Amino acid sequence: MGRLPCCDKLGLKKGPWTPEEDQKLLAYIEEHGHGCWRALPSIAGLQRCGKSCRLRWTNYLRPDIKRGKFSLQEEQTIIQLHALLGNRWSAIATHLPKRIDNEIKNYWNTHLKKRLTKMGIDPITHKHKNETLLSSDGQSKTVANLSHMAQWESARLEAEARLVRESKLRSHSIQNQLGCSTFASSSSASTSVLIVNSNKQDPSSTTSSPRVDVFKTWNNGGWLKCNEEVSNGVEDLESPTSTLSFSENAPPIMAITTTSGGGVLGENTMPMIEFVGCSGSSVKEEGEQEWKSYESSTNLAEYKDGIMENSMTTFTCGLHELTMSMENSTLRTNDHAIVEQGFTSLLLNTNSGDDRSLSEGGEDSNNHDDSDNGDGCGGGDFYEDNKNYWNNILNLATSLPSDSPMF
DNA sequence: AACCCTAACAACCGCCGTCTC
DNA sequence: CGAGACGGCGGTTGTTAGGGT
Repeated sequence: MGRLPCCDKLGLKKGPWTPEEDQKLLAYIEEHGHGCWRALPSIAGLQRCGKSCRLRWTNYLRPDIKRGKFSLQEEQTIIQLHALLGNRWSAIATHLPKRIDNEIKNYWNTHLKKRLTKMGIDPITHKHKNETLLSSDGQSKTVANLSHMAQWESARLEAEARLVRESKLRSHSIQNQLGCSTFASSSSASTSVLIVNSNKQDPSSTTSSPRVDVFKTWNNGGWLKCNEEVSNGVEDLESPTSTLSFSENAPPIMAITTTSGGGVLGENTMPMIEFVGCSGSSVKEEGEQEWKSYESSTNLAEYKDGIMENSMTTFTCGLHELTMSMENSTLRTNDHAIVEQGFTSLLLNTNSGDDRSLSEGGEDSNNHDDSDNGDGCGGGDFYEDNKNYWNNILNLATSLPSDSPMF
């Protein structure tokens, strides 16, 4: 492409904004809205380029921006999400209410990055320095698995962002589709082993939404462990990364199957995770008095040697469908669904194990039912490594007081 | 008091995807 | 359909304040 920088135009001011300029910009936007940023400066009487005005507005002047020190919980969220998403600041910012990507980015670069480095944690890989020297099978699997997780989460976030935009335009048609009852089922010829009906009631919630979470299950011990939990009647699979909420009227169903007679992961078995979701379920958008619906989802995952190798997830709502598939470790996705709620929007509301470290740090914690999420399931080293990895990061980040010499 | 260093943060730059004409 | 405009995004730089010498 190579366009000339807009501020190269003669006479346009650069550098810090003065209070007078802020006032002009604010006054103009309050009265007219921003509309076309390019035309705004001249109309508003500012010697700035439109882009500069836009940045000033979006990063600083917008009234819905929360400024000031980041809370411990916000820090933890940033660290955790960065471990999962990398430098995708806008994606991270979607999980921190009223925080903007630029601020998070700056905070990461000036505070968190250095803090992790001082603690011996690589801020890029989020692993202990000496841990990176290890190359045992378990470690490799952990890395591979986290990489898969990141790919999924990454793609899903991108899809979500687009879906939100799209669904805004279609909210009326969505409402008309409430109660749709198409039921997606797997075409797999695998033998169904387990089916769980996840309908746990949440007394604190007005919608009493049960939760089934694919990624938590994954993160918290792998599919096989999920299988065990399910078989033991554990119905509430919560997640620090993604959560699906379903109405109590239409409980989701998760079926876990194996393709070849069952057995233990890594021993020539290919467990299939079939998440058939719920039929005609509805999701309520937090903060909006509007109900959306989606029909069902199907998730097939092939797990090999503890690593998800091939999988497909399909979410449908009305006429729209989102499919994400993992084929030979390559993530593919179409993008036609409407799931305005978004799974990760509930991220911070889950009572995950992450809160454990918070409460240990003496902070206020809303940790209600951190019932180990399957600790008693006796997963192998791989699963324990995976879980301990996250706990280690968060515990390290919070165990030291902010006034510690380490900082 | 002057200088230097560093931390913190605002702002800019350039790339990219999407939209519009 | 293509070119340009627009806006989002992530990386980087510039500015300022505060502390140490």
